Amino acid sequence: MKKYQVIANTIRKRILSGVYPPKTMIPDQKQFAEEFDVSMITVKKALDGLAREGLIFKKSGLGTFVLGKIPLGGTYDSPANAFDGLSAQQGTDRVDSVPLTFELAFPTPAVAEKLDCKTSEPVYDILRLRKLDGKPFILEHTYMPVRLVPDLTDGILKGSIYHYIHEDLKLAFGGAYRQIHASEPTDQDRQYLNAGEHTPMLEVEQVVWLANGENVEYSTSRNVFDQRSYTVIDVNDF
Amino acid sequence: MKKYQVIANTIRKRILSGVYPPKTMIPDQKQFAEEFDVSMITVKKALDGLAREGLIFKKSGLGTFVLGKIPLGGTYDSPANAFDGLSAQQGTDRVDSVPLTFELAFPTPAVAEKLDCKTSEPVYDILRLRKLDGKPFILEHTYMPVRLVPDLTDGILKGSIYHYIHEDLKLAFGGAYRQIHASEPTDQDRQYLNAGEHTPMLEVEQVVWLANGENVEYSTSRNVFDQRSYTVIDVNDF
DNA sequence: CAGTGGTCTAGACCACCTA
DNA sequence: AGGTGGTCTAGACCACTGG
Repeated sequence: MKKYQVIANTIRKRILSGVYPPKTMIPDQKQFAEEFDVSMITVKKALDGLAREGLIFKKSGLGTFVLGKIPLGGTYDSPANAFDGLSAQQGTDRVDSVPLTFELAFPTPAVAEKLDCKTSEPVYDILRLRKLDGKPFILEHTYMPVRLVPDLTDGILKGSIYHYIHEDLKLAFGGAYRQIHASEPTDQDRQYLNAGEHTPMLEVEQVVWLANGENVEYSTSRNVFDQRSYTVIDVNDF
Repeated sequence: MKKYQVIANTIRKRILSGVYPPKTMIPDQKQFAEEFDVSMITVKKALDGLAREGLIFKKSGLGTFVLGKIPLGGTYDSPANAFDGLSAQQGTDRVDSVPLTFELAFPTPAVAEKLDCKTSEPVYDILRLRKLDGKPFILEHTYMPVRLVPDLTDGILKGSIYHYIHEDLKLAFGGAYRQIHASEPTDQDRQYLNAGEHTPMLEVEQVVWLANGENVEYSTSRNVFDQRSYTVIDVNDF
């Protein structure tokens, strides 16, 4: 574990547990440097990370302050930036994955473009219903190149694909590009998510790439409008 | 202008103009350090920023590569992280703002909580219809404390509030917290945005704070589902 | 003025990848 | 082994804030 991560984790814990309450100033970088026995620039790196998470903000010339808990957001919110996937966010015991279709196919030109691969490269075409506490929650349509995610089984689909990629295949995620939109319900939404004739749907369309730059996933995740929102924290100047 | 910003801007320009094409390796940090006559750590800081923007990715031990243009996204997408506002994104000449209501009020407890102010603190209650190329685009309901944004006039509302805050009041934005959801259309949506009886709506609810940590805006922006999406780039490990 | 965070350096050392 | 990016340091200097 890197030093700046240890420092960030420690300070984050203090903020969340109330040791450093909202709107108050936290110790300055020099004090942290002494406490953790590191240089000031390493403390700064840790604080930069916390600022990007929206936990603190820094006023040059004044100090570093805890940012009050922001009163938006409900229980079913998901951070728009998260690689851990639904299972890790809500807890493995609460999430149930039901594979609806699991097929091998050649990608359409549109899908091949998103995955940045040839149309001759075999991909999985996976449709899963994700349930939360036994109730239909998200309908997830995923394409993945077989080459990058070999030996995918029905058993894995019932759990977490991300867990398989990360823990078993030892692949690291590099990043994701997501587009969030609203849309009208499809027949599948009505069938699997209990959407009504005109229930608004929220859809997240995403391309995920690995640390080595290869696109590993193109997927759409749909949920009924009042079941889930996405949240974005955005900090100026980083 | 800081050195790392100059370097980042220069390299960004080279990527966007095709000097460094997608999927190719760019010069290593040592070369950039010599070219710009800075230390390697300053080059790294510039590259970190570009990586967060999703332009490049780095493979430790191998090099730094240009990330191919991602094929999601349409004309009306907005980056979910943007402080410049609609006018700057789409161009002042294309955006028209029509103030529908512009009132002084005491905030409801719910609004006061979002703005982190007392219910005795006067706020503006602003409803604006934003038009793009003359067509209704976004319905924006904004609350702002009068104390932080004094002397707001109808004329400013017809242009860009953000421009006024940034250029005239010389206030810097610190960050924003956004929640994105789908919802059913309201009567206002039908009246001003030409939404039908059941047209799905996309809503962005946000709290914006200044560099000094004070909450300056609580707003909701609504648009018809197929008119606009929001995009998020998300990079692992920063 | 003193105190804060921000930038930048030269250089050491480590982790990782390819060969 | 050689090259890449990543971490970390000690310390200099600057920009900004408040009293």
